[in-house]
Amino acid sequence: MKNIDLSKNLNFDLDQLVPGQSIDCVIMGFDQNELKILVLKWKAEGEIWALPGGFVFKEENMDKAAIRVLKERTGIELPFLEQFKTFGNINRRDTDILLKNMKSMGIGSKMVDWFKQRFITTGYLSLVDIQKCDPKPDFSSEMIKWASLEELPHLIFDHNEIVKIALDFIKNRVNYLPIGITLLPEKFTMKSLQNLYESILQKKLDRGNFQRKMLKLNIFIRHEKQLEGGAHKAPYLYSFDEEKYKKLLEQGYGFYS
Amino acid sequence: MKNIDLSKNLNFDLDQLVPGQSIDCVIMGFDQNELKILVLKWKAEGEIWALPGGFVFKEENMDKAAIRVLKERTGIELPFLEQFKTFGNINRRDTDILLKNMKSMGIGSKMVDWFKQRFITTGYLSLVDIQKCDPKPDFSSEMIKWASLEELPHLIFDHNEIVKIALDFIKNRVNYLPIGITLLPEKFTMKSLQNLYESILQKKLDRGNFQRKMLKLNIFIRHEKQLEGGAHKAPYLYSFDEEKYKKLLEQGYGFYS
DNA sequence: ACAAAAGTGTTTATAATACACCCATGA
DNA sequence: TCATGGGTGTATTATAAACACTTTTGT
Repeated sequence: MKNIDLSKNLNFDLDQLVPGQSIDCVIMGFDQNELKILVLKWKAEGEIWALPGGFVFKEENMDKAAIRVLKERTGIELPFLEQFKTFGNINRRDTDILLKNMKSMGIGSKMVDWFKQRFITTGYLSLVDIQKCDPKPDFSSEMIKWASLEELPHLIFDHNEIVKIALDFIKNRVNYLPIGITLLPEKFTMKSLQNLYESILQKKLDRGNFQRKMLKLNIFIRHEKQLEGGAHKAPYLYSFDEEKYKKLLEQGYGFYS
Repeated sequence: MKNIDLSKNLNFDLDQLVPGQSIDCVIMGFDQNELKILVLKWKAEGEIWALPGGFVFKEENMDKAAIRVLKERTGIELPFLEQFKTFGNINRRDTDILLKNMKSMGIGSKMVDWFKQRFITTGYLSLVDIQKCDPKPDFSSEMIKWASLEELPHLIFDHNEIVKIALDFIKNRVNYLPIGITLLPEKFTMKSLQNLYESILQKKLDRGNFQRKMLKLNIFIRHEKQLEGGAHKAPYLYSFDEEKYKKLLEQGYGFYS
């Protein structure tokens, strides 16, 4: 694969890309007790918001393309993203919006055909610690932001649908697997982990029971108490023990595991 | 979409197809206490086995394409198939095998380029009652058969990997959701349902506990006893109550449901 | 009558749930 | 000192798991 950085401009050779195939990334973060999604505002006349997405090189594995696309469009480097669904409806893209904004987006006329194609897109997701990420808009984006689910703007094409499916996906996962840790800083309180679970599952959980259930999984390391901040009793800080977590996963975890 | 039946020949206009995108179907059935997969043997010189697969028309939703492809290649008509993963590695197809067999497969030279493309394939699956299916090979297949997991032949490209992922997918599902019923005839015994679960989960389950666990879900209708056959006490026949099943799903089902 | 399979029951251990209690801390 | 959040305990109920008992049926 030739090393063309799509983050700087769109003047690359379209022949190097797989036609009709795109990638869209749903990057979830957790901040101030809210689940948030990373969205881009395009450089365009209208107010166009979208998921960070891109294309696949002909000589590039799709999973690798997802990593690269995210890097180019947001500056965020992740070792992998998880594929969750491929969206293949013919009418999933409204190309009129695109065509109207070609000029303001700096898209040349020879690229019009490329964008007018039907695209099948594959959704990838990742959960990240917002504190560790410093997303930066690429050349084609005016702005990048973490949007909470309530304030999530109207997104282009079927991107709102893609977000919805990603949320269902992760809700399902967190329901069965003790995950979601990557959304938190390295050290976290049980309270914050519970808040995370509650915001993913969209329901309240019992404090005491949550704590016991989590701790019984035996995948956490307890540290000394945190000092600052809280006006009340200082909680323990925990971190995640990946070793033990792997073992837990290997031995299975489910009704009939 | 023009009505071209790909099941009769390959002489269709390639321009009508989405380039580089294919569909592969993993159709699971259950027979003689074994989980089986539907595979095709191509008309070719070498012994080439493959999943029933095909392509997507430019003016066709991908989900619809899966239904059509399955119909054309096996004769099986299903209302929908479930997408489980998209496979996008560059080296997932060994085109040498294809090129060697072009002639014996009746593939014209103008199609060589088509088949030489890189393809990204989306895997779809369905669970069916083998008794209700009468799969028929299409023009391009010498044979079609239900292969048990033990006797599953070596499949072309990454199709064995695709089957493996499909099995993991369904194993996961059956572990959390009381499903799998579509693999059985309309009326079935608890024993046969247990056999199904055991062959999906690849482990033995306790007879009494299984029965109680299933019946407590309250999604079955009990009929009168079956008469013939058994040399011993005749078991009840059950059927699946879709209404109640839907309600169960709506109210959620999981640790933190 | 007997063997084998089906249905049901019993016991024990484990887990979920609801809620109460005490402790630590800063205002 | 007191309100509040945090950690832990407890009683109750529900579920899981192992296995024993009884029933039915064809041979």
